[in-house]
Amino acid sequence: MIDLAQLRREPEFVKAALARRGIANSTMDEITLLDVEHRRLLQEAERLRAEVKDLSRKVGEARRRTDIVGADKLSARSRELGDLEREATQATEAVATALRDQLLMIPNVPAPDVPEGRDENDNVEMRRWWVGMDEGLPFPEYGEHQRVAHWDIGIELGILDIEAGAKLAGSMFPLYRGAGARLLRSLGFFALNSHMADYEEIRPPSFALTETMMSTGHLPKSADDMYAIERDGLWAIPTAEVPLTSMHRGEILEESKLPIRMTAQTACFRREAGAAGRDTRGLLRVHEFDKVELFAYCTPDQSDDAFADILARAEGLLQSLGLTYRVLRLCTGDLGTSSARTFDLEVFSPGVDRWLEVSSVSWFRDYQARRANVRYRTPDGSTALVHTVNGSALAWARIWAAIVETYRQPDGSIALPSVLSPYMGDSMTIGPKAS
RNA sequence: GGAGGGAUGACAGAGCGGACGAAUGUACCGGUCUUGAAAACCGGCGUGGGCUUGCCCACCGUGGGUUCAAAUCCCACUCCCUCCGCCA
Repeated sequence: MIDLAQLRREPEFVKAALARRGIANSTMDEITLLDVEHRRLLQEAERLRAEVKDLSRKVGEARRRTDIVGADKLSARSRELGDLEREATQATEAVATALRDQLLMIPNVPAPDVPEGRDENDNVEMRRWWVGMDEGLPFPEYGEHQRVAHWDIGIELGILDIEAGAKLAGSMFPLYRGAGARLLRSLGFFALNSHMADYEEIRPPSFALTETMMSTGHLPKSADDMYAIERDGLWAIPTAEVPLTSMHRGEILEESKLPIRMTAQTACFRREAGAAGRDTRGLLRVHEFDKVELFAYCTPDQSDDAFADILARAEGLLQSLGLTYRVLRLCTGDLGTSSARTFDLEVFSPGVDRWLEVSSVSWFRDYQARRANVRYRTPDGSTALVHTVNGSALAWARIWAAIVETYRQPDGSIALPSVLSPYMGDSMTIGPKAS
């Protein structure tokens, strides 16, 4: 949620910044109007309530003096004012609800360095990385044997069974098998182990309450993108960001404990409602995938470092897996609702000949903390909202695809990167020969 | 799923219609004392909101209700604990 106080203080700045994200000035003017009206009604209601309380006190006093007539008189007057107060309070709440509903739909104020743009085509590429780049080698040339899509490799080697997944849960629910399943498990294990020293490992629930979804900004805006379990009032989480951000919801944290850094691998569920038919083959876009998330609650001063650390870790994993990738700075048109700044990492997957998004590192400033009401105690004894930062490291379905395609050998087998050997053991080569 | 007990400030724990935003203890912060520390003593110590910055309002699990007045009475719900049942 944006800062209403800031909107009051510097309306022109906030309006201009949000206009970059397509929020009309008139929408913000409406919010300002509701805010003014709300405070007017609030004052009126509170004035009446103070008077009722005062009269009630006097009724008590009169009773004690056994002044029954006086007490009844005061009671009657208080009852009248009480009715007025009830009306005023109802009116106040109606306006407060309208204001809140509007406010929940307003995205975060973008950071000044977020480039202008309409959609993903306007994202700005910051850099690329590939094996040997530091030694001056050119961008890799991939051989014919690497130009095979992972869904074909999956069938060939019996490690990915898209049809079996579809049979069980419908299309876009992949099923991995044999060495393919083991590879997926190894990737998660590998990543969690590498973060373990600095990030507390969490295994959260896979479902969340509506309130939890509100905190991250996934609701009310993105309800159509998520799976709902209506009977139980639950939503399937689209990312571990959801439970991690709400871990300390409504709490006041010790500043000395910050930054609080956590990591979690979870299944991530996405309906992909608006993406029917787009890039849906194989693992390019699926309804369920495993992902390791990195997350930090921090003070405003710490948030730049927290962001840099998460980005560096995501890149570090890609580098140790030997995968080619690029870093994009998201433009205003592609930025997620809650984010003030996001960098995406895209891995190059030669078989499908595409860049695949495998990580999104975002800085939310206090937007999510305001929704989730997560604060910390400042040195002067007052409270302030924390900042939240998170990023994937990494989303495994697409990494799986990139690995299988990148490391396919001329004989059709796959020679896995050596960092996985602690987890893959004697299965470092996947292929007809090994199986 | 059934039966009973509970939910109050950082924690423990009183209050069970009228001056209660809430006793008391611990913890914490400041001060006195001390060579220093401890102890003792003194003072402070929840969160949010509004505006005329001194006041007002809200919050005692959540939501309703009764009343001139609710932490306190009534109803519903949620969560926790104990016992029984079921279960990976």
